[in-house]
Amino acid sequence: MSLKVERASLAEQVKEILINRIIEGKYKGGERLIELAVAKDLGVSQAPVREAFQQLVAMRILESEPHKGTRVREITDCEMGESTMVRGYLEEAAARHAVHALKDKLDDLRAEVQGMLDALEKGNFVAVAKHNVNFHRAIVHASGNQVLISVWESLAFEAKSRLCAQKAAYSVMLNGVKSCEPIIEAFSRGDGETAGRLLRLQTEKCGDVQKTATQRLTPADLHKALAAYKPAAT
Amino acid sequence: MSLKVERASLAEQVKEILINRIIEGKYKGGERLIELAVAKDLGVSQAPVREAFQQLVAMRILESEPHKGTRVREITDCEMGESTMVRGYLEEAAARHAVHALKDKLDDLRAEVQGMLDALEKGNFVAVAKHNVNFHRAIVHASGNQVLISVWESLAFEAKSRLCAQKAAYSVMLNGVKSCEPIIEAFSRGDGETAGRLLRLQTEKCGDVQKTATQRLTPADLHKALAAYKPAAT
DNA sequence: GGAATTTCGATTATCGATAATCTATATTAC
DNA sequence: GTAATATAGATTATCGATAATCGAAATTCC
Repeated sequence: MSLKVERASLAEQVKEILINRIIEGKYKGGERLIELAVAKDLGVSQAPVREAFQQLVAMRILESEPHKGTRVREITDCEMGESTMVRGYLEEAAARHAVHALKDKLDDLRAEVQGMLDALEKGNFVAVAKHNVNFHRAIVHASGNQVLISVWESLAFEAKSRLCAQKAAYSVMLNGVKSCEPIIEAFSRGDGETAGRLLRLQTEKCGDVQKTATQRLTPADLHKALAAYKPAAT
Repeated sequence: MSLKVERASLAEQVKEILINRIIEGKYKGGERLIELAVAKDLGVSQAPVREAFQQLVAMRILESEPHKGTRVREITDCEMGESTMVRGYLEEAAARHAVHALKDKLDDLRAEVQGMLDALEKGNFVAVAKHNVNFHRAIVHASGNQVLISVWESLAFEAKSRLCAQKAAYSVMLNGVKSCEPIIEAFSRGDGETAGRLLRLQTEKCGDVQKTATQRLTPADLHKALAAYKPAAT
């Protein structure tokens, strides 16, 4: 009996593969992607590739003009900032409505923060980004607002944050992790207003740093900072 | 010499047609749409129809499950409320960033408000909805934030508000129009903060009324209210 | 030599047909 | 009679091929 777990359409699979290739840098920003070429490469026909392209265009990961072709979008710092700002407002909205549902999910949030700290210590920035996404996603989903969830997911926070995982300064990451705890604390008090404001401010700060700062901590600095921080965390 | 202005792909044209048919009620909520049937009906092949379907799914106007089919989504009052809430937060964000760009576009906003009043007087609720959309769109686009614009457009406020144009209570409409002027006034003072808050509160009120109120003004009441309101407007 | 035009190769957009999958009905076994 | 299974019809997912369109190189004309 064959297991046959391939429960995703070809288009879906192609989409996943393309996202990974873009994240891994196999397809650089600005590079042209040709439907038939990708199709041949993956051993499928043009149709599912075209379908995957369209979904990635909707996620603003690819861009296309009729009859002119499709290429990998350059996610500029500017756009990353714009996206972050929008995300901030969405999460502020989510927080205000998620208070009740989060009451007995606070430990999940704490677990994600701990996951970030662990990953940060190991220098595994992709993992940090992943836990960070989970932290924010949990809040958004707890809002129960389906439209809000769908819009938030469409920002492709996950993909973009992994794309920029290398770029991100260590300092930003540590500060980002630190700023999660007051948020959890606000939720535990049932104060969605404050939690929301903190979430939005987090994105504003993030945007600023992304724009201005190129000063980065060395791994050694990071380790020192972590050591000083952890006692308070546990 | 043929004019040949058909500068839209078949998929695009199909999409427009489908949206109109849904708005006009030719396709009811919950109704199943079959790719090949629509294709045959419109005299095109399955591919562009499928493409149009996918875009409408992304706009949450259709819903589809793999291998099971695609149907017209029922836009419940609940979802309309959710969507309105998200829109409110987005527009609040937009307002804060649009202040400068709007400085010399205030007359455009005023024109849309006047358009709403005129249309309201004529009882043309679809036109009211259209001007209302334009009012909000102008603010969002003035923000200059491409991500924000794209997300806002994806809410398909236009389509949904036309869908609900019949449903909407006269009172809501009149109140909606009234509440536009303080917003313009705030923009004229350069106070994006207040304009933003007003925009968001507008959506909150709208949501409430949508939920609770079924009491509607009669056309006669509407006319009286308009007469009392207009002097202040001019 | 340079601007306008033509031609050609490459790529997207669309088509018609087939394969894979689902839903509901019919059939069988108990 | 009921539950499990098999069959049939309908619909989606995918394919391979063709038509429409684009961009650049080649050509013509001044």
